[in-house]
Amino acid sequence: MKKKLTLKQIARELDVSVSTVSKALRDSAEISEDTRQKIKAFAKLYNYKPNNIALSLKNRKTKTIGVIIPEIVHHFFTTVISGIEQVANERGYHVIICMSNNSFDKEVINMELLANGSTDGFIISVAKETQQKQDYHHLNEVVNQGMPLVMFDRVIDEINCDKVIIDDTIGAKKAVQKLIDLGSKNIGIITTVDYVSVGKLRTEGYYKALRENNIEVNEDLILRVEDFDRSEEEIKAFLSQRKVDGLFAVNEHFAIYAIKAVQEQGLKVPEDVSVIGFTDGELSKQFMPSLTTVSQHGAEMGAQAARLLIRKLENTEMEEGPHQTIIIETGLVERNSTKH
Amino acid sequence: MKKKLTLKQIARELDVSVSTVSKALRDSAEISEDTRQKIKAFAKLYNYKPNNIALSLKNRKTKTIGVIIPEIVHHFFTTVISGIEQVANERGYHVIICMSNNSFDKEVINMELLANGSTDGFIISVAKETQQKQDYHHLNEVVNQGMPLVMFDRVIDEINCDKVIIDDTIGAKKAVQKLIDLGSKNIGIITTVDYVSVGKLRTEGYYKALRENNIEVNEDLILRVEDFDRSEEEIKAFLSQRKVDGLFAVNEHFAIYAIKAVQEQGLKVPEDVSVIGFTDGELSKQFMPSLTTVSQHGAEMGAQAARLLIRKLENTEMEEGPHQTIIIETGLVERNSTKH
DNA sequence: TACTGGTACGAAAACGTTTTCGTGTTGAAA
DNA sequence: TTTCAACACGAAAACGTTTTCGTACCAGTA
Repeated sequence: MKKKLTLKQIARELDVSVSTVSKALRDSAEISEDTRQKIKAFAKLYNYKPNNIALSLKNRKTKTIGVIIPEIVHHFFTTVISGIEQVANERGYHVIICMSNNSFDKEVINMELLANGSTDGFIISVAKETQQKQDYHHLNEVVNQGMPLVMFDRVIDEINCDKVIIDDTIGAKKAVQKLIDLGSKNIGIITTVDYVSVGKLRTEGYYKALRENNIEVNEDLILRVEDFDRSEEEIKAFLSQRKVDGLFAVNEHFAIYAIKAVQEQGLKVPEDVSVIGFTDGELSKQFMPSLTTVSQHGAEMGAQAARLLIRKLENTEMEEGPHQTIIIETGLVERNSTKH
Repeated sequence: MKKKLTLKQIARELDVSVSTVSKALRDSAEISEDTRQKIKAFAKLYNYKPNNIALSLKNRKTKTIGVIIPEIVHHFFTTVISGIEQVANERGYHVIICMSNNSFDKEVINMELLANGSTDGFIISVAKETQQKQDYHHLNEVVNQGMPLVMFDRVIDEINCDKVIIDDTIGAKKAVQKLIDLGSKNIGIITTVDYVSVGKLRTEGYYKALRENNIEVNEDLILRVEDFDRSEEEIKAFLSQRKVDGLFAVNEHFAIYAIKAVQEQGLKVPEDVSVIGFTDGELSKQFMPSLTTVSQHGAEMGAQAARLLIRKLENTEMEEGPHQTIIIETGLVERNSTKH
């Protein structure tokens, strides 16, 4: 159980000074070829690796980026993380992930923890509770400290920082337009309560598509799910009293529950009712019928977010530049829950 | 954009020494009530927070634990992470997650990176490639440095460390026994090639259950999937030429593909063929028919792993103690892919 | 008065690096 | 012989903490 080797130990062992060792290992011209070789050989033999913590302290940068997400057990977020990891690692950064579990308090605690030296910057998708409370002091604080911050997916307009979002509204509009093109006349939507920003935006897309096709909006065909844990029941109850031939759901689960409810009524998907979901997860692919969805390209979102952050991190000068918002296009993946 | 406040700045501002500030903030009795109040008030006003990096360097511990997993886009691993996060956060640790993407090289790089001061210990499930190559030098190195290491799920017997596993063999045996009890006579298994430790163990459970019931093993009913990316085709081809009335699959996806293949042949699940999977993910719950599975209790695995690691971290004395292996019991979740 | 002891604070070392700025030794030019 | 670079290395500061030790001051005691 030998502890890690330090410069000091090498110096003592080889009877030179710490500075000499450091310089030799960094190939400084100041050190003679001879000693340089000797030191490097020794370091290699005993597998010397510089201590990251000491480096971080010295350089005042950690080469790590902090990612804060509401929940990890969610396919979309894991794909985003994959994207972040990939570009971060390519550029020599590593990634710390913390979950807020959709709790405002945990989000604040995690951010404060990581902000005190552990990370150079943040990539975050805020907790539902934060959107609801509209308390953004922790985010502002980080920004004021001059720490780069990139928000993705669930972003907050009031915060001045880089953002990566998808065109929720357009994506939703495309989906609803698809339903219209397929001949659906009575199109329902299953969405969330309005304070969830993406839910709201997707609902807007629904409105827009209808309006653009001169279809009158029937508020009775809109379900705003209150309680995620009871969503299956809410959806079943809702559909049992409506007659629809097209359904747009703002996430994968709502879509699945909707299909099940429809099937229980003896109707067929997609023959009687076409269904389109949002977020392209494993479930959409494997479910039968497989689900037509608006795909979010999570990995690309993550990659873009990481790129934005790293650019800010490495542009120390001009870091006060204007903030960008990158919009990732959505795609429509057609599968078997819609007619062909 | 004010940079973070340091002890030194407070000291200068209040015209005392750095040591005084530090002591005052830590409520040392050495400092007079007066100055203590003054300093604390100032620190609070300007929201002073100690720099974690400096603390880590000083204390030679980082209060973070490194988690290395093969892939994150996998429901089982995300539940494990949830479990780890939860107990880690409770005890004041945070968690760094790195993915190996099932690549040996990336696993090595990530571990070396994190081992150089970034983390106090590791929780790891090794990459497939590592199991295949049987090259464990990076793991041994970490252990030799005296860094606590906990392995979970995909563990390596040769490494001497704490481990958290599930009773793969028993779990599989239970599942196959269930199929037998349900009256299946020709029970097939869809498993992985043998170097994946969990696949091998689950296959053993299959053998055991058959033997204990005096059923002759028919090697022709065993499919060892070679290529994950082509598993759907392999499974379809395999099943098209076998006649089975019971199927055990070592993971969720294999089970789903099996069901699809069976249904394509015009057979019904569970009436004609009963199917049981392994790993209880979203897919198992939502698929139709919903899937009877052996559940792995990922969150509990994670929690136990974190507990083991933290115990080692905090027991500096006696840290050479014997290593434990905790076995998490599996459960059998009965759903609609088996008869009732 | 001279000593003791307590109080309240500061100096400095330490953690492991990197980097700036000396400085002693050499060989060659003047 | 003296002077001056060039060379090869070391000392020390710095990053932000905590902690040990030292010490100035004062009051109380002998």
